[in-house]
Amino acid sequence: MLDIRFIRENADLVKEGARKKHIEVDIDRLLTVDDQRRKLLHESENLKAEKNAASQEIAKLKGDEKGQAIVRMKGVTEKIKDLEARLTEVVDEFNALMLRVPNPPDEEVPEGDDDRDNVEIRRGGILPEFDFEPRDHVELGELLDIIDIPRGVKLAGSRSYILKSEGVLLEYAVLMYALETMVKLGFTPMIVPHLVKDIAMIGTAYFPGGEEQAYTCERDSLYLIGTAEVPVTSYHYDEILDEKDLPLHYCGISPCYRREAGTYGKDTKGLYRIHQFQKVEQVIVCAADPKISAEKHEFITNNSENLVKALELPYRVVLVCGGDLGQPQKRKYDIECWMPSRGNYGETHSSSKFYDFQARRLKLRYRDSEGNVQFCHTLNNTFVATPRILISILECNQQKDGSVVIPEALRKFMGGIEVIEPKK
RNA sequence: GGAGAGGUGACCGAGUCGGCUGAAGGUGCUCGCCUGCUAAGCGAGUGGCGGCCACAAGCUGCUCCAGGGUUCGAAUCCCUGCCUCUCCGCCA
Repeated sequence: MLDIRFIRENADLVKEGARKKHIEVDIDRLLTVDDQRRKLLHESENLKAEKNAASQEIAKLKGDEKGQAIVRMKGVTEKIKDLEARLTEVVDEFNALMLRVPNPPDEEVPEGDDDRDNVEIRRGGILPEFDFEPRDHVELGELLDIIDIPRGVKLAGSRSYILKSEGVLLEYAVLMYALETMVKLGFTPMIVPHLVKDIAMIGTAYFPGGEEQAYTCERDSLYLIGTAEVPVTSYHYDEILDEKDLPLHYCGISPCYRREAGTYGKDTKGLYRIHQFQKVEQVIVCAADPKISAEKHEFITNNSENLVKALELPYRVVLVCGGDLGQPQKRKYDIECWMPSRGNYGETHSSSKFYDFQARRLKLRYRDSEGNVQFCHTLNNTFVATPRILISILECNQQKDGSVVIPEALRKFMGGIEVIEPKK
């Protein structure tokens, strides 16, 4: 969410930002509603002030005088009720519009419609070369008996899967390696609720707009998280932190659930786009300083880049274009790892900078050195998401017989296993 | 799930036969004084959100879990919901 004052004073900039993001929002309507809102607010507040003053007086009056005053105030109370009803309507519309206004992206964010217009910034690692016909991860998974998609689908429908044997060990090795590294980097690991209230979904800006993407437990009005970003960023919901405690470095580990509505026919094969996965997520809460935000953004991006390097995966970093940017981000980098079966890099990480966009919704503030209350800045980035990253690991490290060599860094988390051998 | 108790400011904690309580008192915190050091002591200050406005001063509204209601007027009365605690039952 943006500051309404900022919107009032920079309407053109906000409109331009929405245009660049290809998000439709009626800023003029918002400004009109804002005017009405303030006008009604003013009127009703004046009446309330009158009412409050009169109430004080009445307490001191006696007899007839008192009776008359009470009758007089009845009328005022009615008027206030009337105004309040109108105000509520206007405020509802105002709030709904406010939640839709996108965060204007950084100037350097390239123009573009979708992920094809993202701009590559740098590459790392060496693409694997095979002197045999490489298998995709689905074939490898079957051969090694570590991935069972048909039975996953049988039990839970499309985009479901089962990991078994070394597949499970590999997934947990990835997670454990990630967790250990996060702690070394000074992040506080957190296990958070996977079911959250709407305040967390709205606060992190998944709602409104992303309702279709989330699984709902309607009976309890709870939502399954699509990422630990949601509960971790919401951790200090409605709190005022002390500037000296910032920046905060948290990392959440959690399963992630996504309905993948509207993606029918897209990435249907294998473990790329699935309903449930696990993730270690970096979250930073820092002071409201664009410079610090920018530094932290590079920091969390580098962290993930280093992880990918440690896993010996070829990757590239792209700067996400306007059209591929979500409502809340100022700027986003994706890290994409090489996936031989796709003949391309596939997104494995998403590194976002928000400024105070989420913090405003989350009432996440801090007291600065001068004693002023300010909204924090927030950032987050995938540290590792699995099993998607397993696609790269399996496919890039396969050998002619279908066996897969485990990256050095993961072995100690898999009981020393160096190679996963075919079972049949 | 059954039976009770309760939700007040950063924290603890008064305040319910409605008005003078945005809220006593204490702690914490800030500033000043005092002080071989520390501790203690003395004085003053100390919520959040919003409107008018320059995000100043000032004026003003809201805020005692949330949402409704009664009333000229509610932290105080009524209803609903949420949460916490205790006992019992069940159970990973």
